Amino acid sequence: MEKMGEWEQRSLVSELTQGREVARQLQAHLNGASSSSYDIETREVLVQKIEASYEKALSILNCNVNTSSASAVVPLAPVIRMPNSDRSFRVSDASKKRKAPRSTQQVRVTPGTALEGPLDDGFSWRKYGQKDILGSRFPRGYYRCTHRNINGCLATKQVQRSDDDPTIFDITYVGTHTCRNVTSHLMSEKNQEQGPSASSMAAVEPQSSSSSQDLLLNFQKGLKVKTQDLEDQTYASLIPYTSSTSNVVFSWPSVIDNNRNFVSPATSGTDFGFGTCDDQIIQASAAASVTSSPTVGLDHFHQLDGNFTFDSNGFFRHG
DNA sequence: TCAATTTGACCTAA
DNA sequence: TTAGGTCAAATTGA
Repeated sequence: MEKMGEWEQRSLVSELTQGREVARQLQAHLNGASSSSYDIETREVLVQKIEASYEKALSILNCNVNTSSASAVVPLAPVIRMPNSDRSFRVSDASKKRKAPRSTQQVRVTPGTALEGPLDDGFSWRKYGQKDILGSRFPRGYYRCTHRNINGCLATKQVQRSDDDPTIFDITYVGTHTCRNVTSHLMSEKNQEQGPSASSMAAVEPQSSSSSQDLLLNFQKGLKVKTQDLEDQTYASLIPYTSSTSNVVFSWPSVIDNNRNFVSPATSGTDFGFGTCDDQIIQASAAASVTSSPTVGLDHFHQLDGNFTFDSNGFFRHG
């Protein structure tokens, strides 16, 4: 919290204050000792309000501190922060070496339901390195665009698990894809030829009328979705806001473009227009289950039955 | 056989 | 000098 932005700080105080007020109301209700159905209902509402306040506060803290305590609670809404609003992550250390446009996504995965297949954000990535980072418990994985040699695409990304909260991955995109159209075209062809591929992001070819909710449901069912261009989207419009109720089924950080394509931020990824969005950080959550690959990237999502663990590198492992 | 991943060595900016 | 980033040979898996 040491570098928490003023806005976040105010929001945090506001949420906590609100929670305290509601708690007092609840206390007053309890002191009333009435047990009519109306009062019970009211108490439940108050409890939900308190929970919501806490969770919002934790979301804010999560974004700024990544405390392990906060990690136990899945943030209910994606938090979008603009550049320079806070400490970023250690990836900021890397920025001193590169001038290419970069943006960071902070992605949380939480075990719960099953997903199948690797995350696919519309681009194919190849891992070219892994490095232990000073002060980090987990190594950082380095990925570059598969079409680097063919199209000279210089886009790269770095994936690192958060120390404080192993369910959070910091994904930093560096540079922009110059192979966008080619890739999308290839993907489209591939999907048409093979149908849903195990190597593609779990998602469904978006129905023209599908809502984000539908997509989320489809996602949860392990269906496949083809991702395509997400060019020129803004984060605000890309991030589906998740409900602040405890019934959120899915909140995997994702983007949904105008075509309602579902995109997930891990291994392969649409560039989200990152070239114009330096250091923007998005934190989203997966209340529903998610898995990650045994590598630094979330390359392969495996069906989870809840018995997964983290391997020595801090990645999910089944068993 | 080919493509992807791993990993130790090397390069380079701070 | 050091740590982050990249290279490339070896390894692995489909």
